[in-house]
Amino acid sequence: MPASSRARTPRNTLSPELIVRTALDLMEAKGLHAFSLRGVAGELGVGPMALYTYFRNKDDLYDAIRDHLMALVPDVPQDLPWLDQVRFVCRGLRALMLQHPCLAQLLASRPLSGKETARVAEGLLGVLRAAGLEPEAAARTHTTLFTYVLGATTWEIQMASERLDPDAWRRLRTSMESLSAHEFPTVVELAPELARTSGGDEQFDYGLDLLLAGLAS
Amino acid sequence: MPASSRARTPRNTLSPELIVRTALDLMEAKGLHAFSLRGVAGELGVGPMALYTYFRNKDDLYDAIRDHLMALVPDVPQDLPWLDQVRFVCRGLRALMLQHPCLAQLLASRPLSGKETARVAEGLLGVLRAAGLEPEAAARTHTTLFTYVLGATTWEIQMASERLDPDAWRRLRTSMESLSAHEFPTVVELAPELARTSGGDEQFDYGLDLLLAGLAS
DNA sequence: CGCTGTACTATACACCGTACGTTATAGAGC
DNA sequence: GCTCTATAACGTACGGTGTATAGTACAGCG
Repeated sequence: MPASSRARTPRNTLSPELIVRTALDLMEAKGLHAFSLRGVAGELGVGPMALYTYFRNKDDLYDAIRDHLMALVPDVPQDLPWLDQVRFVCRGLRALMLQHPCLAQLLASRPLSGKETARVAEGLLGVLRAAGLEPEAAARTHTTLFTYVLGATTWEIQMASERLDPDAWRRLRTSMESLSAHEFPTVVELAPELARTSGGDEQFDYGLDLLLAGLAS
Repeated sequence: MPASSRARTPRNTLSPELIVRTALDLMEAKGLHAFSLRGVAGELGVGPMALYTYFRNKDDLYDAIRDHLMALVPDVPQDLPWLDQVRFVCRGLRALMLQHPCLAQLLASRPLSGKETARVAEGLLGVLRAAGLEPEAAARTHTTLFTYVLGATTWEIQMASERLDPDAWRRLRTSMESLSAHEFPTVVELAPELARTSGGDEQFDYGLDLLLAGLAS
């Protein structure tokens, strides 16, 4: 035992999977804004640079986390009317985003790539094609549905997290109430409705049903 | 003239408006990811802490920039059928987001507040109420439309910026082409359509028309 | 003239991502 | 058992970040 032998962590403690899991835990525990490579490395008992053996940079790790989460989107059940299949996929994606709020931000800030992401796209596109939509219509509809889910759920998460911070929530309420009822009569009148409809299954389904109704017509 | 007198900037060089305009310029020039208070302060020839006289923190400045941009959303013209009025507002908001890409991220990451934001909401809500929608339906529809515009345009900007970076764009193409045509037949088949429909007026209007068709039915 | 409020400065802290060069070790080949 | 080599993890350092805190010079007013 040479005197210079340090308390070095053994060789293969790390792996992409372990890093992704640890990073995800940290991200969900402290929020994406407070997520850092140094934090992940610390959690793993390792220097920050150790992560660069497995990921080229922070964005690369983000992509891996995104794909890791997309794997949790369930497959489309085959024994449903196609509109219900579409509903199933959209609701499933939303549910996952609500369960892992950071997923919304990851989806909105990085391009789609990765196997699991392709799997989800394949499921929805397959449904649309099987329903008889032409290639272009299928692609357009897929993009429309995806972006609706992304926007609606992003917004929902945003409002929910605002509500959790009592200070921010109170500031928001008072700033709304301070709006002149003369200048913005409808906003003031509908303020309670707007607060109530800024999230929840009903609101999501309302918009989704509008899209599906348009699709069916 | 005491020897200690430094080249101090005169007293009232700063103002909230000037800071917001400078910050906005910087944000659009270098991208939101490279935006920093120090950058703004430097541009203004002032120490970083000078900004704290006018804004409580960085998020507060973000809110001010957002409201500054929302002021550019045009008012609703009164002499149109109401569905066209809705179209006008949604397209106007999208156009502004495309012109100022950072607006999308600001809208998605902070709650709505501010006078100009309220003005835009008032316009759309007024149209919906005037069209005969009940309070709850008006609020739900408003949220649906807003979140669709947010999601669709966020995605559009995301894809466009990806296309501008030739390296990232090539990586995305190759990663798509490397997908097994056996495992993901529809994605591979529709890859060109998906790329083509990931942005543009036609794609946006396609989804918007789906919503409006659902609304009219 | 002196006072006070305030617009701006200076310094400092605790972080961040990551480029670069180094070192210790696991496993391969002898 | 030995050495050799590839590489996993390390340490250091750089240039940045937001912002807390304390200090300073000036405008306006009595």
